[in-house]
Amino acid sequence: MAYDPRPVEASIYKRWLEAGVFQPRPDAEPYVIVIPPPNVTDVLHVGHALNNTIQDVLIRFERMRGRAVEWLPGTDHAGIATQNVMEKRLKAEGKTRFDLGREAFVQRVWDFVNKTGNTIIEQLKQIGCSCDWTRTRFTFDPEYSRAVREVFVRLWEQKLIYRGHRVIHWCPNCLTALSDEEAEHHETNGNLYHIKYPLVGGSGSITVATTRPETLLGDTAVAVNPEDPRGRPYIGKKARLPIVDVEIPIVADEAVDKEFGTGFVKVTPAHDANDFEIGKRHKLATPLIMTEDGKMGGTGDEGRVPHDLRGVDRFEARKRIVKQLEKAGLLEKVEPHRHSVRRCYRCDTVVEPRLSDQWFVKMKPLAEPVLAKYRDGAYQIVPERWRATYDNWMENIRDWNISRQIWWGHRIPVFTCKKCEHVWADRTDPDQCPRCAGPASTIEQDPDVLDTWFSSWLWPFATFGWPNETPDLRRFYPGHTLVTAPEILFFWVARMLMSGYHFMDRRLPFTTVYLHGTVRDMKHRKMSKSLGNGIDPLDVVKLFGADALRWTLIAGSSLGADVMLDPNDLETTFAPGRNFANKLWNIGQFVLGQLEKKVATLSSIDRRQLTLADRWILARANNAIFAVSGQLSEFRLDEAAKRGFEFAWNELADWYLEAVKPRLASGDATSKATVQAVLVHCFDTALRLLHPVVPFITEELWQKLPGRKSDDLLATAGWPAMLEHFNDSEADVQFERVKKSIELIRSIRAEYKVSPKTKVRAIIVPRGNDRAATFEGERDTIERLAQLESLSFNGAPQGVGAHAVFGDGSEVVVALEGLVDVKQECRRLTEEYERLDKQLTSLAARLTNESFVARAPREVVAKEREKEKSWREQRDVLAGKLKSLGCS
RNA sequence: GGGCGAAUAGCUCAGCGGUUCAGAGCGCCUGCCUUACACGCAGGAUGUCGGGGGUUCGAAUCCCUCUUCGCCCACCA
Repeated sequence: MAYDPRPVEASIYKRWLEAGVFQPRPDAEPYVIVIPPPNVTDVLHVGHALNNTIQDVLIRFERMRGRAVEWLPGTDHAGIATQNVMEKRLKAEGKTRFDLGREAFVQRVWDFVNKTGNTIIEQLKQIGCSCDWTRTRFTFDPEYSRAVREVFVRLWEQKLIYRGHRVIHWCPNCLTALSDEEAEHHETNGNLYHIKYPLVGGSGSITVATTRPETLLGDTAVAVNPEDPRGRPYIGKKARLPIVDVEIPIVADEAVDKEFGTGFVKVTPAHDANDFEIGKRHKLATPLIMTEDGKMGGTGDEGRVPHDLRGVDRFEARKRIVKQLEKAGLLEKVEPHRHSVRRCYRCDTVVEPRLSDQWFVKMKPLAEPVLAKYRDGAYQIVPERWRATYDNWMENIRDWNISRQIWWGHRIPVFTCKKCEHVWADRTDPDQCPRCAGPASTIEQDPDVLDTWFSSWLWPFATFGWPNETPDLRRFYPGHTLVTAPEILFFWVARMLMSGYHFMDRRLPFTTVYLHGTVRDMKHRKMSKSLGNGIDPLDVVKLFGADALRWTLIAGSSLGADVMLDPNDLETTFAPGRNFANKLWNIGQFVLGQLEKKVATLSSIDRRQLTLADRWILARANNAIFAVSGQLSEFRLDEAAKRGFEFAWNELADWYLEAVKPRLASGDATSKATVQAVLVHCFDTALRLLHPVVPFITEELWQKLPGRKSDDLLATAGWPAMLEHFNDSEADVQFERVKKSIELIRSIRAEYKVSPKTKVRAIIVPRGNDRAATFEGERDTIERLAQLESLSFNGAPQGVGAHAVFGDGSEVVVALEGLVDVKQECRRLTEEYERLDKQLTSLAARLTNESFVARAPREVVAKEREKEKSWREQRDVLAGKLKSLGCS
């Protein structure tokens, strides 16, 4: 019967919730992760699934280790993104936000958020996330908003917030300013237009090169490098700006790159950050020749935009202006030019540099101590290779534009008194002007709202009640691990570190930043809605179960590496997880089916009763505990998952279970009790080790193991500890020999196409007495698993046999009268002999090489000598075989 | 322009403090419905570890270089 995850997952999750196991234990050392809050409007995509599964694995591991685990969940109000969603909905109704007005619009968003805001929260539950849902937060909660405002006012008081008049990134679609981080670079094929500007008072012209001809309407100068001989004769002269037909000066400025273009740069101070700087140096006018929505014209254009271009979209205007220039003979040439264009990270619109007034946070003072802490090792970023990127950004950090000209967000708490022009920031809405005592009616609040990240950068402490000194804040700050994608390293992670340090008494919010990869399709494209190459995690849950989804995500991605999944073949993509869950299920069916009402505990078992197989699997269990614990501690979740898999499937199921079946069926009560105790212990261990990755099925099976009280849950059960007295390297070596003997016999059987039902006789000729005892002790196991009629340890086989030689020179002979063809046997053994001989030759060469013996580490040389000895024995035995068979 | 990463079996990827390290899963081939599991069991095949050079007794593994992909940063008019 195949495992059906659906009923199990639903009921198990409910049990966890009812038992309250996701809330932190009362008295224990805390372990805290704050979730990267998804946008309230988000629906779960596979990137969320990866991000949150990683967190859940770490959380469940630490919970089992006994920590007071707090995984704080929540959502982000996501200013621009959410506003865009709402505006799209309005558009479907044929309305704009301006039709509604600010208040009604914001109300509409709230209604929307209240209704659908916890969609993603519910979806996280479906993939098994064990967040502390009792502490779910939203970045627009009233308490949270208080924290945001407090932070703003404090920074204001500390003079770290200021109003800047400069060229910023403006999105003509979202109608707001953006921070540098929000304007993404995109390599684009464009053109470099060479345009002639006629000289005033004389003949001739100079040629400027530009990628944006439409901005010439806003030009107030042409600049040239003072060192450039081509430009020198013209410095101080004037040029006539085409189309606009005004005179503009030709100025000298160091900022001009002599190597680029023609050496002459058109200067558009209101639409280019560089030009603005040049303009400041030369006291140039700053006409704004575009409207906020990216059309030519506007109120600040100083009459420069001709009538036929007013209201024309900037890209259309570019075409028309180029045409006009061409007609006028002023277009010298157009050459293709690859350059980087910035686009809005929310709507992908080409960002327009635009002169405006915005609020900025001075970042250097915030960044410096946090970077110093990083260099001191106070926190780490894994994988370590992000160091250079992070370091470089922090080092060259620029001031942060935090004002947004949208409506959905935290209103900027800056007030202006119209009477006395006093400007101040306030923790509460003022009734009167603090300076002139003017009435509330004369006070105006800044219409803008704050960048969404200005609230999320407070997430690690605002969620716990800051600025109040709450018990939660005392207990859960600072936290420990932050798990996120590198895309928001600057947006969010770096800023959280800064705000934490600055506002929380120089205590950083976490000690480890774990940056995981991106989920991509088979063409290495990022999964996205617009490309239609996404995988809906909930589809996967429905088809194969949450455990299968989690398995593929965790086992399939090593630390920080991207995950490639095939959206066109979910079956193949998620089969490994599904298969594994099914395997666990069936191991469970078998184990549980074997148990009696009372199962002895491992500690009550007489150790002298343990067989080689028992000792071996107990030692492997210890090994697995050691490995998985270490790998999880080092964030090697993939390795941990795979080791758990190996223990459960390859060691416990493939070998131990098979080895032990007859003992379970036998009438020997002691032997049976021993096996049961060992089985239960090992299966229990496997379930615990795998629980963080595949929590549902492990919980379900664990519930059924003997000795469970009704309220016991694997989710809060202890992490397994190694039982040192079961470490047993001797059993390891010996059982490996037994396994090898079985494998050799099976291999021979396959080679000679012996039907699986046919029982054959075999002889093992052990090399040395200890080996003889090993084989003898596991005679039944070997006979059964190799389908033997009988196994003996001396004498030569009757008739013809097939031979194989162990690494240590022990031999196995399978009696195959009538089946063995001497020629075939000769060929098989000769191949084996030659393979060995070749290896031996190169080994021998190494060992006779003086510099190897002299320079290689002593252990290595000793090991090689050992190896040579055993290979030689093996080869000699083979040679003897060949001879006795009469092979040439 | 600067920085980073990736290139290993048909596919997705481990291995990268040097000498049984050439691996896993999926796929493929050959047998098996062996009373836990055909989402399974057993046995197999497949790779000049991207190209070239170097260091070394020895290199997927370290260094240099080239090629191809990808990412990040940058005042590329």
